Amino acid sequence: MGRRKIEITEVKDPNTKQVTFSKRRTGLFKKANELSILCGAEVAIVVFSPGNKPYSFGHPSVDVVADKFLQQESASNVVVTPNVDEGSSSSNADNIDALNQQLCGVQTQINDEHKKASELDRRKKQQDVTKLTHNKQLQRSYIRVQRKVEDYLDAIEVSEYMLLLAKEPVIGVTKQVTIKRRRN
Amino acid sequence: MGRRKIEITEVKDPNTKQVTFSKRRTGLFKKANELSILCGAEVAIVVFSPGNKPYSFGHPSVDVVADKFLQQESASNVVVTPNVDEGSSSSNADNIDALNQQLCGVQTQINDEHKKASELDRRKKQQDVTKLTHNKQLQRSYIRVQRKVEDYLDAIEVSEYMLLLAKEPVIGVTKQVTIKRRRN
DNA sequence: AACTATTTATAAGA
DNA sequence: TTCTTATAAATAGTT
Repeated sequence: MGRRKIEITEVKDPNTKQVTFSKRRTGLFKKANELSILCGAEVAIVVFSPGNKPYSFGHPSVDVVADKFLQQESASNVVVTPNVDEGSSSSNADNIDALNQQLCGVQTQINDEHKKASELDRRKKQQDVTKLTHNKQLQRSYIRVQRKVEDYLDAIEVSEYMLLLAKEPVIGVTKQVTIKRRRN
Repeated sequence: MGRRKIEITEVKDPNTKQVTFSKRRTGLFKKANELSILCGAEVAIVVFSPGNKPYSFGHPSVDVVADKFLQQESASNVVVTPNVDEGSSSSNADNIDALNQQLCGVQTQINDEHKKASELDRRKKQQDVTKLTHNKQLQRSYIRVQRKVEDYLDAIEVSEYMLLLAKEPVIGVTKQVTIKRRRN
């Protein structure tokens, strides 16, 4: 799309590379914006420049889309382990193991968020500034934990449901288990 | 870039919207790939289609880039937003209101899950011993999570309390808060 | 930062 | 859906 066709390979000249990055990043974000408007799609982009500076685009926001995606990711991890049948005894044990691993993850999360919250509050006391921002951060952290917990509770429900299935197998029916999504 | 120039506004026809999304998502990811190669840049994109299906592109991977970004974000957010003044009072109140709503939401959630668990428990009691054992394991896990959540909610309350302290310092009262450790 | 010759993306049609 | 193609849009090299 220029005076010459170029090969898609790393640009060696640092100056040219920076110019190319700037132009193409602008173009990429413009395309992303058009996509989100035309199709009502949610889009998040994060880019680090050659100089390692971060740039981001998000509709409705990077955080919202990223959360939604990462959470789907972790949820799909939970949904795995499709084997529920006559070996139900050991399978159930496996499911419980998986749940316990999830539990450890949640606990770690909660501890981390707790530490963050405490530290934030310490800073707040000595600084007496940017209360609003800190509060929003706290809120974000809190919501993130809440989502994790919801997912975990969902996982428990699914597991219990799988236990029921394992006990009373339905003939000729492939049951589709879907994790509830409480956030759109 | 087609037979006709189009306005950048939401496509109404669902079929056309889906086709447009598919084509433009492909184009967007291609651009992202070229950017990452030409400039050695790290790029992550997450998109949710009109049908809410997730698509992602990442170089070297979505997770790596997202982590890097979110870390930077939380690290830098503490410093950003210089505007904190007399208007903070109502804003803080609003935020705390929001937090309280969130809190109520979680409590409702927990109650709901409690009821569901109880009902499941009733059903299971009529049934099998093995299942009951498994269920108890699940319940134990669940209760452990619930306690962690309660601890976390305590921490939030403490944080809010500290916010109040920061806003209106109470003289002569040093509140010592310890988070209960119920397990390992 | 602009400019513009070209390449590339894509809207509509098949 | 996939392919075709006329046209709009992005951009590589230049000023």
